[in-house]
Amino acid sequence: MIKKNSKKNMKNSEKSKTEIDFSAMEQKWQKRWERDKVFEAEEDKGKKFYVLEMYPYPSGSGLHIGHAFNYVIGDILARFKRMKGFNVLHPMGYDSFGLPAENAAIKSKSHPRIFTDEAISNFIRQQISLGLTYDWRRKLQSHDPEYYRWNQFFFLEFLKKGLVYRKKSSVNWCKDCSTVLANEQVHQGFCWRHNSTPVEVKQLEQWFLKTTAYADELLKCVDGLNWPERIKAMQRNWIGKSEGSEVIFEVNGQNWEVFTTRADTLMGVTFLVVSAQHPKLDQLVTKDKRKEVDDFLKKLRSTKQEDIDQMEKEGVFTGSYAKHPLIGEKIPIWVGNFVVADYGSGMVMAVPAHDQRDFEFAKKYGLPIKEVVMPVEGRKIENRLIKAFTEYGKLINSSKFDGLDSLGARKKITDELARVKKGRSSIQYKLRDWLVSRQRYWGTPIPIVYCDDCGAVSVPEKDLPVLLPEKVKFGEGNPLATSKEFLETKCPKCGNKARRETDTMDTFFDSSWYYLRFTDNMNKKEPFSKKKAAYWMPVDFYVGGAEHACMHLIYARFFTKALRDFGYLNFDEPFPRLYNQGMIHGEDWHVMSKSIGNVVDPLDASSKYGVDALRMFLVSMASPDKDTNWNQNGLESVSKLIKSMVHYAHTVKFGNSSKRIESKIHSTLKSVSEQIEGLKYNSAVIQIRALFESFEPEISKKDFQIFLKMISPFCPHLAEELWEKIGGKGFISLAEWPKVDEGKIDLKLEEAEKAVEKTVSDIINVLNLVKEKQGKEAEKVYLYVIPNEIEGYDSTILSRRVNKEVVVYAVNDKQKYDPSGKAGKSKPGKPGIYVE
RNA sequence: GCGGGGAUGCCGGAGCGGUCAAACGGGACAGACUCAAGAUCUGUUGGCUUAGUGCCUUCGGAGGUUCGAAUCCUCUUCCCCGCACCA
Repeated sequence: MIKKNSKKNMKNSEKSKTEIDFSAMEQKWQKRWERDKVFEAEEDKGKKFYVLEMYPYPSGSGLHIGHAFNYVIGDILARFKRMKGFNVLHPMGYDSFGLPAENAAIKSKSHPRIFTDEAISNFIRQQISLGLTYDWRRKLQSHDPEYYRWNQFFFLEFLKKGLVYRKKSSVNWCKDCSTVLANEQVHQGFCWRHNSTPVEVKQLEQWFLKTTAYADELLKCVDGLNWPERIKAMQRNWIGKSEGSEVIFEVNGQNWEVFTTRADTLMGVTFLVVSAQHPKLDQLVTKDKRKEVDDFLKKLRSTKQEDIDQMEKEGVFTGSYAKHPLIGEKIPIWVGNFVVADYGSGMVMAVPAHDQRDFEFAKKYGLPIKEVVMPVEGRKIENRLIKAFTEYGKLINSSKFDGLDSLGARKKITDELARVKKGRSSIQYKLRDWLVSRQRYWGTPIPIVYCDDCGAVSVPEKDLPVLLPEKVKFGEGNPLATSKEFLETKCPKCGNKARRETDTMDTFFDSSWYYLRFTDNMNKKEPFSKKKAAYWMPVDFYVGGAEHACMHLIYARFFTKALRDFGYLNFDEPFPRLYNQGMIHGEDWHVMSKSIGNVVDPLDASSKYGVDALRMFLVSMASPDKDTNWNQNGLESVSKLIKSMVHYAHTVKFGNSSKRIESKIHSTLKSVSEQIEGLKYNSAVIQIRALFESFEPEISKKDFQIFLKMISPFCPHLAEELWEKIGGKGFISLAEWPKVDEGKIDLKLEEAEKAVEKTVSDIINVLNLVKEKQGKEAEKVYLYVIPNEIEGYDSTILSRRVNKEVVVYAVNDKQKYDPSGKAGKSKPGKPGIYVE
């Protein structure tokens, strides 16, 4: 704060002639790039490279620093690859359907479309000002009928192929969103948008996408992805494969299945527990237990979700018994609060000796505990179990399976079950089918018509898109249901009166294939041409935040696999390489938030210091995948660097580069190229800085051009401006990335320079010592250099560096001044020093 | 509980078997310039020591592998992030 003010007061001092108007310069180049269609990409022009940043939800508040960071990371690589000769596709679009726009519109009594269009144009303006190299012709927005018609098309396509179905089931409902949610949108029992709104369970008939059909492939392919480990882990976890067995227990002549991963403990089952939410629970409850069970269920219902999570395992006996599939024993069935209804079959076999939950339950209700797995050798067995033994071991008390180890027993027992038709091996996934219906307005209408005679009928393809009606009433349940002209229609099959589906699609449907539409966004006949998609896809580099690990990234992978199987695509994974940018926190290390007041507005920052400074600074703080905190001084420092580059460009004398500079240019070029490729932008910036600082007043134009090319991905406007100033041809953005000339890299020279650096610090060290020892400062420095190294030691440069007059002698110089014989100390790479 | 990622000097952060007391930036301190401030430039910023040297202690902690470890292995503590009564 203080700094800012004092700065203002100090302004006005002098405007050096090399100072440039950054804002004017930026606009000049942004306009030219647009005018000359510099970043427009066409198919089949050599080797392609597809860079994509996750398309944003166009919020009313505009770009924040995280957006800017996200785009700059992608843009630097896009620019680099383009200069490297790749045919780069770098598009941008808007995930423009969704609740926030609808809610904002309701609040401001506007219309979501108006609200959204405004937000998008605001976004575009801001993105252009960041110097991002998008091919704007390819812009897409999900709320555009030309886009969402293909959502509808795919929905019907999936329906035809059996990947879409409609089912009544328990679904998650968020009262603040007034809509249902997909499993992926429920985070720890709460709505992903409202983290203090617990989701409610409702029984509703809804549309589902059969993501589980691809569960196994989605899981398998995770291994081969070049993605951050944690995202891969999250996906594996989310898909949650477990291998085990299905066991059939007979209850009153009916088969009830349970899933277990520990079939080896089957002989230790002492009771079964059915979920309190199990749809067929009633069938198990006997008359005399009815009241007890009802009381239990009532109590559960009145308990809040948060409390249920903390709650102790509880349950009541249902009154029914099951028959053990192998030994026919009578096993009591309990209803319990800890059994998840929609995993497995909603019922579990309880082996208290070998499962901690079952153990606690058995202890609490005095149910028998039967040990069937003996701990492995070397483990002491307590006479009484104090907790379940959940590891593997040798079987006991298991009749003919005694003596087998757990793994072997699992197989043997499952085989035995299969033989007597009481079970089989089975695989369970945690992944659920994707619930795509939403009871909201601002989304893609689901292209279905309900007819009393024909049932749910698909809207014929020729009638697509089913347009979202403009006029609806908000706040009275599902808005689409309030539009008569939308609602009332004719059955495509029989022509009788029919009613349209009033639910819209989850907006994750939109984002599941937008990357494909970018390859061919103008196509009116099909969602995209197979040929174009085959050329551009997959996305070579995908950048975004980690928050989509288990939503967008799963859905998009599912879409790709399904579309591949329908013949649209010829690859398995849409994003072979994913990069997560880190979070930028406020200067105080808190997450940026308006209430704390530590928000940095990217445009504010760039208007003060220039966009190029912002771009360069954003990627120089740390490796871009690390969380960091903003540092205003750091930004200023980059801006100073840029200013001194401008100054240099205006004062440099073009002639010949010294061998030293040539060597440095090429060794820097070599590492910078590698670093950009490897996303080590921070290291690249350091190298560039060091190179610049070593520049001499004279340099060859060619070398300076190489330098400009190196900075152009980071500081594109400045690079263009200086490129033009020194007479570079065309746009530097399209210039060829320079080739490293290994022959110019002179390691000996670089070593010699290091030796000089060392000598400088030696001199300084000696000067300090002398000052300390003798109490007075020496005035002159004498250097005795080995004759063949003498050209490396320039007395002017040295004098400037040590701030003293430096006299350089060759050791064999007869005329040299050397009162204490320091010349004798000279060694190769290490001149003798005398000061006085 | 399960899974993933971390812990480096005042701060941020590179490094991931030797060239490491550890790049680079910020901050702080000192000096030059200046009437002065800012800007700029130069230096210092683990400890002791020394005419440019040498040594010691450092990269969360404890062990280990190695001629040699911030870097590899084992254990451990702490932090962050996901999932979580998943049978």
